[in-house]
Amino acid sequence: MSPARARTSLLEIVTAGRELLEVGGLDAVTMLAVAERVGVRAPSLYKWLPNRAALIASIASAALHDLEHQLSPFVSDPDPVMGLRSVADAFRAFAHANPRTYGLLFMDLPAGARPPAEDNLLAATPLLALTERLVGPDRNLEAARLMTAFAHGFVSMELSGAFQLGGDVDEAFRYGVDVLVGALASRPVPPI
Amino acid sequence: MSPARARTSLLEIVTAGRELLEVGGLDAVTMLAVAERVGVRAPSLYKWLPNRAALIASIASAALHDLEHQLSPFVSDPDPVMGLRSVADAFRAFAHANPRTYGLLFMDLPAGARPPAEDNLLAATPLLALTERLVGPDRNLEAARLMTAFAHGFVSMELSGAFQLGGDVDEAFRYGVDVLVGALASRPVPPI
DNA sequence: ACCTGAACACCGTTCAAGT
DNA sequence: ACCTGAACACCGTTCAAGT
Repeated sequence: MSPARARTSLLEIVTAGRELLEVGGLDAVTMLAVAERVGVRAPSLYKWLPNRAALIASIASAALHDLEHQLSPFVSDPDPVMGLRSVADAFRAFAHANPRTYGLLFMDLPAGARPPAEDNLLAATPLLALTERLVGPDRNLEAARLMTAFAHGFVSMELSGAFQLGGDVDEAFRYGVDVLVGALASRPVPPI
Repeated sequence: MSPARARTSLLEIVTAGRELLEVGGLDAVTMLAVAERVGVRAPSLYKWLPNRAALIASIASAALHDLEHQLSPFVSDPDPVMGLRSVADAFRAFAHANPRTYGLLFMDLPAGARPPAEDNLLAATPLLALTERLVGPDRNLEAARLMTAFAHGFVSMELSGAFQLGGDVDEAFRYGVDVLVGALASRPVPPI
């Protein structure tokens, strides 16, 4: 008689997926493992999500919202150069704290597993606000892309172990950010 | 009586895997699909490779050798700045020609699917030879890492569609490379 | 020495039946 | 309205038996 009451939720499912991802990598994000973690049988997950690809996409989407939350406080820094340094550091800190989730954000995912494009834009908003103050509205997008390219390239090499030999990685990152910020502030930036 | 003669080879298997990867992504690199492509049944592949992870690692390894081959001609450029530009362009061209294979090289792969570390070093050799001529032997490694970080970050964003809005992407890449090369040639580079 | 069919475990997904 | 067990297709991998 009485219809079944929800024993889980989309939020709980996505959170379980993120935890499994960080602990065991993408292969560990199994419908069975997620179901077990939220106290339900695997087929019940399909009440909340159409398939596993949508679960992956939801994990990525949640991570992009988190990232935006980590970066947005620095938008209001009175000095845009300091703000950009802080955003770059916070971006890198996010990747260090959630390495596998970070990897997911820049992975070549199958179409169904990609988060909505708006979420990528959302996460880029804090950076765009600061580059606009540095280079003006016309070359804003290009400047933000160069910064993101460098930060992502640096962090992804760092996470994949390319900097194993040690040394002051923090200092090297700061150096690269400063070189780019300095160039953007002083030279005309070409259109992308 | 007569023992069975080899009907395939490791090279043929790895080549089939690369083709399947480029056409259908990593999910399409199935032991069944590879076997079918080389004219053998799936269990026979285990005569040549211990498991699917080793196949992925072999694909990545082969790609790193190819990449080294694309980059090495520019080592002998009389002007190291021109040589670095050419290496950067060839790196990007390789990624454009083999986007999914390129993605594999910087993917966070499970331990068994990672290519041997020597192969990563091999692919970096041409760049290292040129940065040495630009900044000297002491800051060589650091300079090469900053260049690689930028190039990889730029290319991976480009491939993932982050530059969809169009414009002169070639020019933006050249601009970023020039900024870094210029900074490396004129400033002291901090240790990584 | 390499190849094969048969078999097993594991996972994503569907669906009819329960409350 | 959501949950479940049973079932199916697909894939990685093992192994005994073939030549």
